[in-house]
Amino acid sequence: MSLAQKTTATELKSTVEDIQLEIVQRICFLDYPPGEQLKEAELAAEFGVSRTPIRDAISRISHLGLVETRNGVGTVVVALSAEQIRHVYEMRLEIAALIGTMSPCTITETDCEMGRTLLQEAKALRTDFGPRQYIEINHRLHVLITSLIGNGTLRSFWWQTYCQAASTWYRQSNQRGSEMAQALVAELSDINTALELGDVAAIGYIQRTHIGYGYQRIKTHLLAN
Amino acid sequence: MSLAQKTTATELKSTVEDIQLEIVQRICFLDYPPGEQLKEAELAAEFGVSRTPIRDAISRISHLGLVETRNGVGTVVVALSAEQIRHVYEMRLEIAALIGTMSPCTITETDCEMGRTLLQEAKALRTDFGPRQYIEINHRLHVLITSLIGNGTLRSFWWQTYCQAASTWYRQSNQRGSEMAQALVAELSDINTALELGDVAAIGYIQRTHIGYGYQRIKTHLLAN
DNA sequence: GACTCGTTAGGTGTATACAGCTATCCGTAT
DNA sequence: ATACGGATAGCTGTATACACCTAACGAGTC
Repeated sequence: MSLAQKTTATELKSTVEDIQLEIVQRICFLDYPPGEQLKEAELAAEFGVSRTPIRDAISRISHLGLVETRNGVGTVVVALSAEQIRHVYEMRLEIAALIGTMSPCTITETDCEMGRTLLQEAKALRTDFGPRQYIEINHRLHVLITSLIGNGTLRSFWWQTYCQAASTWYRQSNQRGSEMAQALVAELSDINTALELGDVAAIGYIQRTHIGYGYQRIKTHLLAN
Repeated sequence: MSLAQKTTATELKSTVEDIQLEIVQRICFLDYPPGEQLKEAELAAEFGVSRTPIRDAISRISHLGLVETRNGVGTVVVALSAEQIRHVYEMRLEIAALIGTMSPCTITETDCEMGRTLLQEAKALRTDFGPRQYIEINHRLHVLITSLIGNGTLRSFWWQTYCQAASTWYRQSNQRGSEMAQALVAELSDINTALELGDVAAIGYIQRTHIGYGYQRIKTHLLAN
Protein backbone atom coordinates (compact mmCIF):
# COMPACT_ATOMS: atom_id res chain seq x y z
CA MET A 1 0.00 0.00 0.00
CA SER A 2 2.63 2.46 1.02
CA LEU A 3 4.68 1.14 -1.87
CA ALA A 4 1.87 1.89 -4.30
CA GLN A 5 1.71 5.34 -2.81
CA LYS A 6 5.38 5.80 -3.51
CA THR A 7 5.18 4.69 -7.12
CA THR A 8 2.27 6.98 -7.80
CA ALA A 9 4.40 9.90 -6.62
CA THR A 10 6.58 11.77 -9.07
CA GLU A 11 9.61 9.56 -8.47
CA LEU A 12 9.89 5.84 -8.93
CA LYS A 13 12.36 5.24 -6.11
CA SER A 14 13.75 7.93 -3.88
CA THR A 15 16.71 7.35 -1.67
CA VAL A 16 18.30 10.15 0.30
CA GLU A 17 21.06 10.48 -2.28
CA ASP A 18 18.60 10.87 -5.14
CA ILE A 19 16.74 13.56 -3.25
CA GLN A 20 19.98 15.37 -2.50
CA LEU A 21 21.08 15.35 -6.13
CA GLU A 22 17.68 16.53 -7.28
CA ILE A 23 17.60 19.46 -4.86
CA VAL A 24 21.19 20.43 -5.65
CA GLN A 25 20.36 20.40 -9.34
CA ARG A 26 17.34 22.59 -8.77
CA ILE A 27 19.57 25.08 -6.97
CA CYS A 28 22.15 24.99 -9.76
CA PHE A 29 19.46 25.37 -12.41
CA LEU A 30 17.94 28.33 -10.57
CA ASP A 31 14.65 26.50 -10.11
CA TYR A 32 15.35 27.46 -6.52
CA PRO A 33 16.88 30.94 -6.83
CA PRO A 34 18.86 32.46 -3.97
CA GLY A 35 16.49 33.49 -1.20
CA GLU A 36 13.99 30.73 -2.00
CA GLN A 37 12.67 29.01 1.08
CA LEU A 38 12.73 25.22 1.15
CA LYS A 39 10.03 23.71 3.35
CA GLU A 40 10.68 20.18 4.50
CA ALA A 41 7.01 19.32 4.64
CA GLU A 42 6.43 20.47 1.06
CA LEU A 43 9.37 18.53 -0.32
CA ALA A 44 8.35 15.49 1.70
CA ALA A 45 4.92 15.56 0.09
CA GLU A 46 6.40 16.06 -3.38
CA PHE A 47 8.84 13.14 -3.11
CA GLY A 48 6.32 10.96 -1.37
CA VAL A 49 8.42 10.37 1.73
CA SER A 50 8.41 11.68 5.28
CA ARG A 51 10.40 14.65 6.51
CA THR A 52 13.22 12.46 7.78
CA PRO A 53 14.98 11.70 4.46
CA ILE A 54 14.36 15.26 3.29
CA ARG A 55 16.03 16.63 6.40
CA ASP A 56 18.94 14.28 5.81
CA ALA A 57 19.41 15.51 2.26
CA ILE A 58 19.11 19.18 3.21
CA SER A 59 21.54 18.71 6.05
CA ARG A 60 24.21 17.48 3.66
CA ILE A 61 23.53 20.29 1.23
CA SER A 62 23.86 22.86 3.98
CA HIS A 63 27.25 21.37 4.76
CA LEU A 64 28.23 22.21 1.18
CA GLY A 65 27.24 25.82 1.80
CA LEU A 66 24.42 25.97 -0.74
CA VAL A 67 21.62 26.47 1.77
CA GLU A 68 21.32 27.73 5.31
CA THR A 69 18.95 26.41 7.93
CA ARG A 70 17.89 28.38 10.97
CA ASN A 71 15.81 26.93 13.73
CA GLY A 72 12.26 28.17 13.82
CA VAL A 73 12.64 30.08 10.56
CA GLY A 74 13.35 27.73 7.70
CA THR A 75 15.89 26.73 5.08
CA VAL A 76 16.81 29.29 2.45
CA VAL A 77 19.03 29.04 -0.63
CA VAL A 78 22.04 31.23 0.05
CA ALA A 79 23.22 33.98 -2.24
CA LEU A 80 27.00 33.81 -2.21
CA SER A 81 28.69 37.03 -1.20
CA ALA A 82 31.01 38.78 -3.63
CA GLU A 83 33.96 37.54 -1.61
CA GLN A 84 32.76 33.95 -1.67
CA ILE A 85 32.25 34.10 -5.42
CA ARG A 86 35.79 35.42 -5.75
CA HIS A 87 37.13 32.57 -3.61
CA VAL A 88 35.27 29.90 -5.55
CA TYR A 89 36.38 31.26 -8.90
CA GLU A 90 40.00 31.67 -7.87
CA MET A 91 39.95 28.08 -6.69
CA ARG A 92 38.41 26.88 -9.93
CA LEU A 93 41.06 28.73 -11.91
CA GLU A 94 43.72 26.83 -9.97
CA ILE A 95 42.29 23.33 -10.07
CA ALA A 96 41.17 23.49 -13.70
CA ALA A 97 44.76 23.11 -14.82
CA LEU A 98 45.07 19.95 -12.70
CA ILE A 99 42.33 18.15 -14.63
CA GLY A 100 44.72 16.91 -17.25
CA THR A 101 47.82 16.50 -15.12
CA MET A 102 46.48 14.36 -12.28
CA SER A 103 45.52 10.81 -13.29
CA PRO A 104 43.49 11.72 -16.35
CA CYS A 105 41.12 9.15 -17.84
CA THR A 106 41.36 8.12 -21.47
CA ILE A 107 38.91 9.72 -23.83
CA THR A 108 36.49 7.38 -25.55
CA GLU A 109 34.55 7.69 -28.77
CA THR A 110 31.41 8.16 -26.68
CA ASP A 111 32.96 11.26 -25.15
CA CYS A 112 33.76 12.68 -28.58
CA GLU A 113 30.23 12.06 -29.73
CA MET A 114 28.83 13.82 -26.70
CA GLY A 115 31.09 16.76 -27.46
CA ARG A 116 29.81 16.96 -31.02
CA THR A 117 26.20 16.78 -29.86
CA LEU A 118 26.72 19.57 -27.35
CA LEU A 119 28.42 21.75 -29.95
CA GLN A 120 25.51 21.33 -32.32
CA GLU A 121 23.00 22.25 -29.63
CA ALA A 122 25.09 25.25 -28.63
CA LYS A 123 25.17 26.47 -32.22
CA ALA A 124 21.40 26.21 -32.40
CA LEU A 125 21.28 28.24 -29.23
CA ARG A 126 22.92 31.23 -30.92
CA THR A 127 19.89 31.92 -33.08
CA ASP A 128 17.20 30.74 -30.67
CA PHE A 129 18.41 31.40 -27.14
CA GLY A 130 16.77 29.97 -24.04
CA PRO A 131 18.26 30.27 -20.56
CA ARG A 132 17.13 26.78 -19.68
CA GLN A 133 18.80 25.20 -22.69
CA TYR A 134 21.99 27.14 -22.00
CA ILE A 135 22.08 25.83 -18.44
CA GLU A 136 21.41 22.25 -19.45
CA ILE A 137 24.07 22.17 -22.16
CA ASN A 138 26.60 23.58 -19.72
CA HIS A 139 25.57 21.08 -17.12
CA ARG A 140 26.03 18.14 -19.46
CA LEU A 141 29.39 19.53 -20.53
CA HIS A 142 30.41 19.62 -16.90
CA VAL A 143 29.28 16.04 -16.38
CA LEU A 144 31.39 15.05 -19.36
CA ILE A 145 34.51 16.86 -18.18
CA THR A 146 34.13 15.61 -14.63
CA SER A 147 34.00 12.05 -15.91
CA LEU A 148 37.47 12.53 -17.41
CA ILE A 149 39.04 13.26 -14.02
CA GLY A 150 40.69 10.12 -12.67
CA ASN A 151 41.68 11.52 -9.28
CA GLY A 152 38.64 11.06 -7.05
CA THR A 153 39.58 13.88 -4.69
CA LEU A 154 40.01 16.37 -7.51
CA ARG A 155 36.79 15.18 -9.13
CA SER A 156 34.92 15.82 -5.90
CA PHE A 157 36.42 19.29 -5.51
CA TRP A 158 35.75 20.15 -9.14
CA TRP A 159 32.11 19.22 -8.74
CA GLN A 160 31.73 21.08 -5.47
CA THR A 161 33.03 24.32 -6.90
CA TYR A 162 30.86 23.88 -9.97
CA CYS A 163 27.73 23.61 -7.82
CA GLN A 164 28.76 26.65 -5.83
CA ALA A 165 29.48 28.74 -8.91
CA ALA A 166 26.58 27.54 -11.01
CA SER A 167 23.71 29.61 -9.69
CA THR A 168 25.69 32.86 -9.86
CA TRP A 169 27.01 32.02 -13.27
CA TYR A 170 23.71 30.95 -14.78
CA ARG A 171 21.95 34.01 -13.43
CA GLN A 172 23.56 35.99 -16.24
CA SER A 173 22.01 33.86 -18.95
CA ASN A 174 18.76 35.79 -18.48
CA GLN A 175 20.37 39.06 -19.49
CA ARG A 176 23.40 38.43 -21.66
CA GLY A 177 22.14 35.40 -23.51
CA SER A 178 23.57 35.77 -27.00
CA GLU A 179 26.99 36.81 -25.70
CA MET A 180 27.11 33.72 -23.50
CA ALA A 181 25.89 31.46 -26.30
CA GLN A 182 28.74 32.72 -28.47
CA ALA A 183 31.21 32.01 -25.68
CA LEU A 184 29.78 28.53 -25.18
CA VAL A 185 30.17 27.69 -28.88
CA ALA A 186 33.78 28.87 -28.76
CA GLU A 187 34.46 26.79 -25.66
CA LEU A 188 32.88 23.68 -27.12
CA SER A 189 34.81 24.08 -30.35
CA ASP A 190 38.06 24.09 -28.39
CA ILE A 191 36.91 21.19 -26.26
CA ASN A 192 36.00 19.12 -29.31
CA THR A 193 39.42 19.62 -30.81
CA ALA A 194 41.04 18.39 -27.61
CA LEU A 195 38.63 15.47 -27.39
CA GLU A 196 39.45 14.32 -30.92
CA LEU A 197 43.15 14.44 -30.10
CA GLY A 198 42.61 12.62 -26.79
CA ASP A 199 44.37 15.40 -24.94
CA VAL A 200 42.87 15.70 -21.46
CA ALA A 201 45.54 18.17 -20.38
CA ALA A 202 44.38 20.53 -23.11
CA ILE A 203 40.82 20.26 -21.83
CA GLY A 204 42.00 21.38 -18.40
CA TYR A 205 43.70 24.45 -19.84
CA ILE A 206 40.72 25.26 -22.03
CA GLN A 207 38.56 25.12 -18.95
CA ARG A 208 40.94 27.41 -17.14
CA THR A 209 40.77 29.85 -19.98
CA HIS A 210 37.00 29.98 -20.19
CA ILE A 211 36.52 30.07 -16.43
CA GLY A 212 38.67 33.17 -16.57
CA TYR A 213 36.42 34.69 -19.22
CA GLY A 214 33.30 33.81 -17.24
CA TYR A 215 34.81 35.26 -14.09
CA GLN A 216 35.53 38.45 -15.97
CA ARG A 217 31.91 38.68 -17.14
CA ILE A 218 30.67 38.17 -13.58
CA LYS A 219 33.01 40.80 -12.21
CA THR A 220 31.89 43.25 -14.86
CA HIS A 221 28.14 42.75 -14.84
CA LEU A 222 27.22 41.33 -11.45
CA LEU A 223 29.77 42.35 -8.86
CA ALA A 224 29.93 45.89 -10.21
CA ASN A 225 26.37 46.56 -9.05
CA MET B 1 14.21 15.96 33.76
CA SER B 2 15.47 15.21 30.29
CA LEU B 3 17.59 18.32 30.56
CA ALA B 4 19.17 17.05 33.76
CA GLN B 5 19.83 13.80 31.97
CA LYS B 6 21.63 15.73 29.25
CA THR B 7 23.84 17.68 31.60
CA THR B 8 24.84 14.56 33.48
CA ALA B 9 26.05 13.06 30.22
CA THR B 10 29.64 13.58 29.08
CA GLU B 11 28.86 16.69 27.05
CA LEU B 12 27.39 19.93 28.27
CA LYS B 13 25.59 20.83 25.05
CA SER B 14 25.56 18.73 21.93
CA THR B 15 24.40 20.02 18.64
CA VAL B 16 24.68 18.00 15.46
CA GLU B 17 27.76 19.92 14.38
CA ASP B 18 29.54 19.26 17.66
CA ILE B 19 28.79 15.56 17.39
CA GLN B 20 30.06 15.50 13.82
CA LEU B 21 33.32 17.22 14.73
CA GLU B 22 33.83 14.91 17.68
CA ILE B 23 33.31 11.75 15.62
CA VAL B 24 35.52 13.02 12.81
CA GLN B 25 38.25 13.79 15.33
CA ARG B 26 37.98 10.32 16.79
CA ILE B 27 38.43 8.87 13.33
CA CYS B 28 41.43 11.13 12.65
CA PHE B 29 42.94 10.29 16.03
CA LEU B 30 42.51 6.56 15.42
CA ASP B 31 40.22 6.23 18.41
CA TYR B 32 38.01 4.67 15.78
CA PRO B 33 40.46 2.75 13.60
CA PRO B 34 39.50 1.63 10.09
CA GLY B 35 37.07 -1.25 10.32
CA GLU B 36 35.58 -0.04 13.60
CA GLN B 37 31.81 -0.27 13.67
CA LEU B 38 29.87 2.78 14.79
CA LYS B 39 26.51 1.97 16.35
CA GLU B 40 24.00 4.78 16.36
CA ALA B 41 22.33 3.59 19.55
CA GLU B 42 25.64 3.47 21.44
CA LEU B 43 26.68 6.94 20.33
CA ALA B 44 23.21 8.26 21.11
CA ALA B 45 23.52 6.98 24.66
CA GLU B 46 27.02 8.40 25.04
CA PHE B 47 26.11 11.87 23.82
CA GLY B 48 22.83 11.85 25.70
CA VAL B 49 20.66 12.41 22.64
CA SER B 50 18.44 10.29 20.46
CA ARG B 51 19.52 8.48 17.32
CA THR B 52 18.25 11.28 15.09
CA PRO B 53 21.10 13.80 15.53
CA ILE B 54 23.64 10.96 15.52
CA ARG B 55 22.29 9.74 12.20
CA ASP B 56 22.49 13.26 10.87
CA ALA B 57 26.13 13.61 11.86
CA ILE B 58 27.11 10.21 10.49
CA SER B 59 25.29 10.93 7.26
CA ARG B 60 27.42 14.01 6.67
CA ILE B 61 30.60 12.16 7.55
CA SER B 62 29.77 9.39 5.11
CA HIS B 63 29.44 12.06 2.44
CA LEU B 64 33.06 12.98 3.15
CA GLY B 65 34.07 9.38 2.52
CA LEU B 66 35.32 8.65 6.02
CA VAL B 67 32.69 6.05 6.88
CA GLU B 68 30.36 3.79 4.97
CA THR B 69 26.84 2.85 6.00
CA ARG B 70 25.02 -0.21 4.73
CA ASN B 71 21.42 -0.93 5.49
CA GLY B 72 20.93 -3.74 7.97
CA VAL B 73 24.63 -4.09 8.62
CA GLY B 74 25.99 -0.95 10.22
CA THR B 75 28.40 1.93 9.80
CA VAL B 76 32.10 1.15 9.55
CA VAL B 77 35.12 3.42 9.36
CA VAL B 78 36.59 2.97 5.90
CA ALA B 79 40.21 2.10 5.23
CA LEU B 80 41.25 4.13 2.21
CA SER B 81 42.58 2.09 -0.67
CA ALA B 82 46.15 2.61 -1.86
CA GLU B 83 44.79 4.48 -4.87
CA GLN B 84 42.63 6.77 -2.76
CA ILE B 85 45.59 7.57 -0.52
CA ARG B 86 47.59 8.41 -3.60
CA HIS B 87 44.84 10.68 -4.87
CA VAL B 88 44.49 12.51 -1.57
CA TYR B 89 48.23 13.04 -1.21
CA GLU B 90 48.69 14.21 -4.77
CA MET B 91 45.92 16.69 -4.21
CA ARG B 92 47.45 17.92 -0.95
CA LEU B 93 50.77 18.41 -2.69
CA GLU B 94 49.07 20.66 -5.22
CA ILE B 95 46.94 22.77 -2.90
CA ALA B 96 49.62 23.21 -0.23
CA ALA B 97 51.41 25.72 -2.44
CA LEU B 98 48.19 27.71 -2.76
CA ILE B 99 48.00 28.38 0.99
CA GLY B 100 50.21 31.42 0.75
CA THR B 101 49.24 32.64 -2.69
CA MET B 102 45.45 32.78 -2.38
CA SER B 103 44.16 35.46 0.01
CA PRO B 104 46.48 34.67 2.92
CA CYS B 105 45.64 36.01 6.36
CA THR B 106 48.11 38.09 8.32
CA ILE B 107 50.08 36.30 10.99
CA THR B 108 49.53 37.50 14.54
CA GLU B 109 51.71 37.29 17.63
CA THR B 110 49.31 34.67 18.97
CA ASP B 111 50.11 32.49 15.97
CA CYS B 112 53.85 32.84 16.59
CA GLU B 113 53.38 31.89 20.22
CA MET B 114 51.41 28.81 19.28
CA GLY B 115 54.21 27.86 16.91
CA ARG B 116 56.78 28.15 19.67
CA THR B 117 54.66 26.10 22.05
CA LEU B 118 54.21 23.35 19.50
CA LEU B 119 57.93 23.28 18.75
CA GLN B 120 58.74 22.89 22.43
CA GLU B 121 56.29 20.02 22.80
CA ALA B 122 57.62 18.36 19.68
CA LYS B 123 61.17 18.55 21.03
CA ALA B 124 60.04 16.89 24.24
CA LEU B 125 58.47 14.22 22.10
CA ARG B 126 61.87 13.18 20.71
CA THR B 127 63.03 11.74 24.03
CA ASP B 128 59.68 10.57 25.33
CA PHE B 129 57.53 9.56 22.37
CA GLY B 130 53.84 8.92 22.60
CA PRO B 131 51.64 8.34 19.55
CA ARG B 132 48.80 10.27 21.10
CA GLN B 133 50.93 13.34 21.78
CA TYR B 134 52.32 13.17 18.25
CA ILE B 135 48.83 13.15 16.80
CA GLU B 136 47.62 15.99 18.98
CA ILE B 137 50.57 18.26 18.21
CA ASN B 138 50.09 17.66 14.51
CA HIS B 139 46.41 18.31 14.81
CA ARG B 140 46.95 21.65 16.54
CA LEU B 141 49.52 22.57 13.92
CA HIS B 142 46.95 21.88 11.26
CA VAL B 143 44.38 24.01 13.03
CA LEU B 144 46.92 26.83 13.12
CA ILE B 145 47.83 26.58 9.45
CA THR B 146 44.21 26.27 8.38
CA SER B 147 43.41 29.47 10.24
CA LEU B 148 45.92 31.31 8.04
CA ILE B 149 44.03 30.45 4.85
CA GLY B 150 41.85 33.37 3.82
CA ASN B 151 40.13 31.70 0.89
CA GLY B 152 37.19 29.82 2.36
CA THR B 153 36.98 27.29 -0.45
CA LEU B 154 40.65 26.40 -0.17
CA ARG B 155 40.37 26.21 3.61
CA SER B 156 37.54 23.75 3.30
CA PHE B 157 39.43 21.60 0.80
CA TRP B 158 42.58 21.70 2.89
CA TRP B 159 40.71 20.50 5.93
CA GLN B 160 38.88 17.78 4.00
CA THR B 161 42.08 16.27 2.66
CA TYR B 162 43.67 16.51 6.09
CA CYS B 163 40.86 14.46 7.61
CA GLN B 164 41.09 11.91 4.84
CA ALA B 165 44.85 11.56 5.14
CA ALA B 166 45.07 11.72 8.92
CA SER B 167 44.19 8.19 9.92
CA THR B 168 46.57 6.63 7.39
CA TRP B 169 49.30 9.05 8.29
CA TYR B 170 48.97 8.72 12.05
CA ARG B 171 48.89 4.95 11.84
CA GLN B 172 52.63 5.06 11.33
CA SER B 173 53.28 6.82 14.61
CA ASN B 174 52.89 3.51 16.38
CA GLN B 175 55.88 2.01 14.59
CA ARG B 176 58.20 4.75 13.42
CA GLY B 177 57.78 7.13 16.31
CA SER B 178 61.22 8.64 16.79
CA GLU B 179 61.73 9.15 13.06
CA MET B 180 58.43 10.99 12.83
CA ALA B 181 59.18 13.06 15.92
CA GLN B 182 62.43 14.19 14.30
CA ALA B 183 60.58 15.12 11.15
CA LEU B 184 57.96 17.03 13.13
CA VAL B 185 60.64 19.07 14.93
CA ALA B 186 62.24 19.92 11.61
CA GLU B 187 58.89 20.94 10.14
CA LEU B 188 58.00 23.10 13.13
CA SER B 189 61.39 24.78 13.05
CA ASP B 190 60.81 25.79 9.46
CA ILE B 191 57.25 26.86 10.23
CA ASN B 192 58.40 29.02 13.14
CA THR B 193 60.90 30.83 10.97
CA ALA B 194 58.20 31.63 8.46
CA LEU B 195 55.79 32.68 11.20
CA GLU B 196 58.30 35.13 12.67
CA LEU B 197 58.83 36.63 9.24
CA GLY B 198 55.07 36.77 8.60
CA ASP B 199 55.53 34.85 5.37
CA VAL B 200 52.41 32.77 4.73
CA ALA B 201 53.61 31.80 1.26
CA ALA B 202 56.66 30.18 2.83
CA ILE B 203 54.41 28.18 5.14
CA GLY B 204 52.59 26.80 2.13
CA TYR B 205 55.80 25.66 0.50
CA ILE B 206 57.08 24.19 3.77
CA GLN B 207 53.87 22.23 4.01
CA ARG B 208 54.28 21.05 0.47
CA THR B 209 57.78 19.88 1.24
CA HIS B 210 56.87 17.93 4.35
CA ILE B 211 53.74 16.44 2.85
CA GLY B 212 56.08 15.08 0.19
CA TYR B 213 58.30 13.55 2.86
CA GLY B 214 55.32 12.05 4.67
CA TYR B 215 53.95 10.67 1.42
CA GLN B 216 57.31 9.07 0.77
CA ARG B 217 57.26 7.42 4.21
CA ILE B 218 53.77 6.09 3.59
CA LYS B 219 54.69 4.72 0.19
CA THR B 220 57.75 3.02 1.65
CA HIS B 221 56.33 1.52 4.82
CA LEU B 222 52.61 1.13 4.30
CA LEU B 223 51.79 0.81 0.63
CA ALA B 224 54.72 -1.53 0.04
CA ASN B 225 53.04 -4.26 2.12
C1' DG C 1 29.44 -35.12 8.24
C1' DA C 2 28.04 -31.51 5.23
C1' DC C 3 24.64 -28.79 3.29
C1' DT C 4 20.20 -26.32 3.28
C1' DC C 5 16.74 -23.48 5.05
C1' DG C 6 14.02 -21.32 8.65
C1' DT C 7 14.63 -18.59 12.64
C1' DT C 8 16.38 -14.84 15.25
C1' DA C 9 19.10 -11.05 16.95
C1' DG C 10 20.73 -6.68 15.95
C1' DG C 11 21.56 -3.16 12.96
C1' DT C 12 19.86 0.82 9.78
C1' DG C 13 15.79 3.38 7.22
C1' DT C 14 11.42 5.67 7.79
C1' DA C 15 7.25 7.65 9.72
C1' DT C 16 5.18 10.27 13.16
C1' DA C 17 4.31 12.86 17.39
C1' DC C 18 5.76 16.45 20.04
C1' DA C 19 8.85 20.11 21.89
C1' DG C 20 11.04 24.48 20.96
C1' DC C 21 12.11 28.55 18.47
C1' DT C 22 10.91 32.72 15.59
C1' DA C 23 8.44 36.15 13.12
C1' DT C 24 4.15 38.15 12.65
C1' DC C 25 -0.18 40.03 13.90
C1' DC C 26 -3.32 42.19 16.87
C1' DG C 27 -5.00 44.32 21.01
C1' DT C 28 -3.95 47.53 24.56
C1' DA C 29 -1.92 51.29 27.03
C1' DT C 30 0.40 55.56 26.65
C1' DA D 1 -0.99 57.76 16.44
C1' DT D 2 2.46 54.98 18.26
C1' DA D 3 4.89 51.83 20.94
C1' DC D 4 4.84 47.85 23.58
C1' DG D 5 3.52 43.05 24.83
C1' DG D 6 1.30 38.75 24.41
C1' DA D 7 -1.02 35.31 21.55
C1' DT D 8 -0.42 32.57 17.45
C1' DA D 9 0.88 30.20 13.29
C1' DG D 10 4.42 27.82 11.04
C1' DC D 11 8.71 26.31 10.77
C1' DT D 12 12.80 23.30 12.36
C1' DG D 13 14.92 20.08 16.10
C1' DT D 14 14.33 15.89 18.68
C1' DA D 15 12.51 11.61 20.52
C1' DT D 16 10.38 7.39 19.71
C1' DA D 17 7.99 3.47 17.52
C1' DC D 18 8.05 0.51 13.91
C1' DA D 19 9.34 -1.56 9.33
C1' DC D 20 12.90 -3.62 6.83
C1' DC D 21 17.25 -5.58 5.77
C1' DT D 22 21.27 -8.51 6.77
C1' DA D 23 24.21 -11.90 8.83
C1' DA D 24 24.75 -15.56 11.88
C1' DC D 25 23.11 -19.49 14.26
C1' DG D 26 20.95 -23.98 14.66
C1' DA D 27 17.74 -27.66 13.57
C1' DG D 28 16.66 -30.78 10.06
C1' DT D 29 17.76 -33.57 6.06
C1' DC D 30 20.44 -36.05 2.55
